[in-house]
Amino acid sequence: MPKRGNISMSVIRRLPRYYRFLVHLKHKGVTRISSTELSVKLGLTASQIRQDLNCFGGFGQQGYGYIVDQLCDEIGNILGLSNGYRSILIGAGNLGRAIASHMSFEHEGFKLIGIFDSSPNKTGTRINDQIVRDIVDLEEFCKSEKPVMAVLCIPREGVNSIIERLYGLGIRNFWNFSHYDISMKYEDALVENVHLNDSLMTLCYRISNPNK
Amino acid sequence: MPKRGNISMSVIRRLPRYYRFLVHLKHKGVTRISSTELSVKLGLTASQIRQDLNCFGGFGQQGYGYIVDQLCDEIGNILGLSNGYRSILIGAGNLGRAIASHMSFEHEGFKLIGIFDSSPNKTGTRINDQIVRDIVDLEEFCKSEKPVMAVLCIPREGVNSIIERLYGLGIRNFWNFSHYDISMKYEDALVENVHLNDSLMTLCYRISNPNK
DNA sequence: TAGATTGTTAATCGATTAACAATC
DNA sequence: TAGATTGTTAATCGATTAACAATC
Repeated sequence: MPKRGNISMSVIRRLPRYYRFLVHLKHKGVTRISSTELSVKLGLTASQIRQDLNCFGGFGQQGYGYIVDQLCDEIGNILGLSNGYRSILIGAGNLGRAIASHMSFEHEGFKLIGIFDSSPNKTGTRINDQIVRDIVDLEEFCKSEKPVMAVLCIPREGVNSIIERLYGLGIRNFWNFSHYDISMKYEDALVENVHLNDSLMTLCYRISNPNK
Repeated sequence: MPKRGNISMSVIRRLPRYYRFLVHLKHKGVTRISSTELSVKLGLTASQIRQDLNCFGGFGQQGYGYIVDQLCDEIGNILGLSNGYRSILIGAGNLGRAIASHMSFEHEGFKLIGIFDSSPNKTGTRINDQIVRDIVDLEEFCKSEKPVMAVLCIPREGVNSIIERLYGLGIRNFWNFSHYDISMKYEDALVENVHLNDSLMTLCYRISNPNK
């Protein structure tokens, strides 16, 4: 059914927002919604929403709108949220612990199967239902458990060598919280960066330069 | 000196990346760099980099390039990183703790002056050099300490009422980690969202749909 | 001076918005 | 059927890239 041309990043980045809002509507018991209503609630144009959705197929009914439940499922499918990709997390510091708990609870698309750290006062400790493993066991673990995604919550210095090990173990997908741009290193790696510092600096800019 | 037309968000979001990389170069002892060299390292076009920088002024020298040290300072100034905006953080859960430690160490543009939570088993605990305060003391604290930015690390349910209190106390700038879109509520509020779930879902989409 | 690289204008590309025919 | 709202094409807007004159 889906067409999938080459979808632009701008469109892709809006999908989770649509999804979140539709889940919210579903919980509120709303069954039907038009692109115009959606546009008002999300602060977008109705045109853009219809354009976005039609990248993947015609999910609406002319003269009626979209069935919330159905559209929600469709977007969930497009996003691949039921795939439960096996994932590991490297770095059990403050941020790592936060992300780990986050992912274990609302695992949307991913399943956290291992947490690693190099520091002896972290290995062996518990994060929810997981025990933090020693990074020396990474190779053995990956060979048997075959994770496909790695979350990187380690300091900048460590990234380079860890990436090499992970890449060598066949991992090609990364959720990167390190202040380090992996993207360039491997052609076929897929990297989603979360640079908290960049986000904070952007806010700082906007406060400091109240343009408009 | 600076021109500042109305700078587009696309440009603003690239500034921290430039800044990060220039700091890195500075530490490595590099004194001079051309837009072409920069473009190679950052995976952008030289044209875009020059275009971006010239939104703020001509920082380079024709035939020579840019002086790393100077450009770094300029961008730091543009971002307003030395302003040390007084900030508070709401929600001392896993994520809140991570962000709090993060901000205390590398306070780029902001200074964390207070952490709040409503749960009795969190208030009174310590995060680095700060004690977690009871949220009931928010009004008193803000009236005397006058923070200008609030970091929101609380669950979706709590956001609405907290925002109202913070807005009432004169806070207009928010770094929002909640799965909630504040943006719409107050015209003059400045919100920088970090929706980790959205980021993760985007990654999920990209893994599930290996287009190209 | 000759060579290099910027600053800036013009051309291209892509994303958003508007419009409307199709159709439920 | 008439009214509503989609799906889709065309028009507009903005951002990126290319080109080159200015100048160090």
